[in-house]
Amino acid sequence: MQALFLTITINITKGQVNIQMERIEGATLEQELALQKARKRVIEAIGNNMDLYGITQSTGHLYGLLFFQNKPMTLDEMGHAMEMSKTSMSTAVRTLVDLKMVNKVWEKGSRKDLYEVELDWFQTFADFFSLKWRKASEINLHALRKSKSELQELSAKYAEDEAFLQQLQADQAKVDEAIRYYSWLNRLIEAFESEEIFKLVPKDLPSR
Amino acid sequence: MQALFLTITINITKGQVNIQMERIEGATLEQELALQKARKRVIEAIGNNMDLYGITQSTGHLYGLLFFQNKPMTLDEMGHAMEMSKTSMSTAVRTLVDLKMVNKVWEKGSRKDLYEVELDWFQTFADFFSLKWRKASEINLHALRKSKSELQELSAKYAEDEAFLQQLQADQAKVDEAIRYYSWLNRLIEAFESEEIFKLVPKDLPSR
DNA sequence: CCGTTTGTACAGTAAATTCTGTACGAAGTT
DNA sequence: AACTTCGTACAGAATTTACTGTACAAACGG
Repeated sequence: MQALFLTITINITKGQVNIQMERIEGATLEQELALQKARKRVIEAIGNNMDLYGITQSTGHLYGLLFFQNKPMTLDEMGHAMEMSKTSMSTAVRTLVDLKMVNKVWEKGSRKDLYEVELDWFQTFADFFSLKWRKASEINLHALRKSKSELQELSAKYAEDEAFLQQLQADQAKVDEAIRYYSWLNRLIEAFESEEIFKLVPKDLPSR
Repeated sequence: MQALFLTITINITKGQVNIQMERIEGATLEQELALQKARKRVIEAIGNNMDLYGITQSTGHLYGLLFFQNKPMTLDEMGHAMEMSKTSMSTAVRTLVDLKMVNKVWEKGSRKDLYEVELDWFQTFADFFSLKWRKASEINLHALRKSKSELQELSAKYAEDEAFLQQLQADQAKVDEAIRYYSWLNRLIEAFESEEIFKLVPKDLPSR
C-alpha cells in the first residue's frame, strides 16, 4: 500500500525541522492544512519544552508527533516521518518508554513493534518525577546517613578538642538539615506514587 | 596571607576529579582527613545527582564544595579549589545563582563577589521546580488554547463533513485533556510558591 | 585621573553527545 | 532448513556543549 504525506515544518530553538504527517483519509487539502496548523503549534510547544524532562529535542519532537497520531506507529513510520534513521528512532522511543511517556502496544497480525503516547499526563508527570527524585533521594540519603554517623563518632573521639568540635557541629547541622529535607522529599514522592497528590491538589476544581 | 590546602579526590560517573579544600585552622591532619572523608561522600553523592536539575557535573561539584565551605567563597578561591579557570567558575556560579541554589553575599571591605549556598533546600526545591514548570506550562497552555479555538472554528466551518469532524473530535479531546493537565500543574506550582505544599506534605512528621 | 583589580564577553579548542550505517541475533515465514 | 524481516549493538562521523585564555569594561584606590 502506498501512503501520501504532508510535510509540516517545526520551528525549534535552533533552526527548523520537517515532519511528515500521514494524510488523513477523505479530507480535502484545505481541511488538512488547517488541522496541521493547529497541531503544529502544539507539537512545537511541547517539543521545545521537553528539555525539562532531560530528553533530546528530537526525542521531544518524536513525542509531539506521536501525540497527534491517532494510531500506534512503527519504527519505520517514525523514521520516515522524522526524516531520521531507524536506529535513532529505536533509541529515542526507548528513552520515552523508559520514562513511561510512550507505551509499546500489541496489534495482532503485525510483527512490528508499535508505540503510542501515554495520554494520561497526570500519570506521566507523577511517574517521571517519582523516578528521578527517588533515585537522587536514595543515593543522597544513604551518603548523608553514613557521614552523619561518622561525624558522630568523630565528636565522641575528639570530645576534648573544642575547636574541632565546633567545626564538626557545623557540618552535622548541615547534614541533619539535608536529611530532614530528603525525608520530606520521600513523603512527597510517596504522595505522587500513591496518587494522594490528587487529593491534596485535585485534578479538577469543584464547579460552583 | 598564605593558605594551605588538602586535596580530596571526588569520584564521578566518568573518572575522578580533585578538589582542594582549605585547611581547617587548628585541626590535626588526622582529624582533618576524617572530616574530609565524611564530606567527600556527601559531595560526591550530591554532585552526581545534580543532573536532575539539568546542570553540568562540574557545576554540581562546585555546589557540593560550597555546601561544606562554612564561609562565602570568591571566584578565585573556587577556581583554585576546583582546578578550573575563573571563567568557568563565573559561568558555573551564575547558573547556580539563577537557579537560586547559591546566593551572592556582601562583605564589607572586599571588592570581590562572594557566594554561598542557599541552605534552605526546601526553598531551593520549590523555587527550582516552580521556575521550570511555570515556563513550560505558560508556553504550552498558550499554544493549546490557541489551537483549541482553531479546532472549534474548524468544527463550525466543516459541520457537514462527518469524517473530518470525527478527526477534529479526536484532536480536541487530546487538547482538552492537556489543558486540564496544565491547569492542574498551575495549581501545583501555586502550592509550591505559596508554601502551601508544606501544609499538605509537612516538613516534619508529628512526633508521637 | 591614571593604575589596579574584578568579572564576564567572546572566540577558539577540547570533550561529550547525538546521529548514521553496517552488522548481526532473534523471530517469523515458506 | 533456508529465507525474510525486525530491532538494536557497535563504531565512526557529525554536531553540540563545556572549558580555556585573551581582552576589555566597570568599579575602586591612590
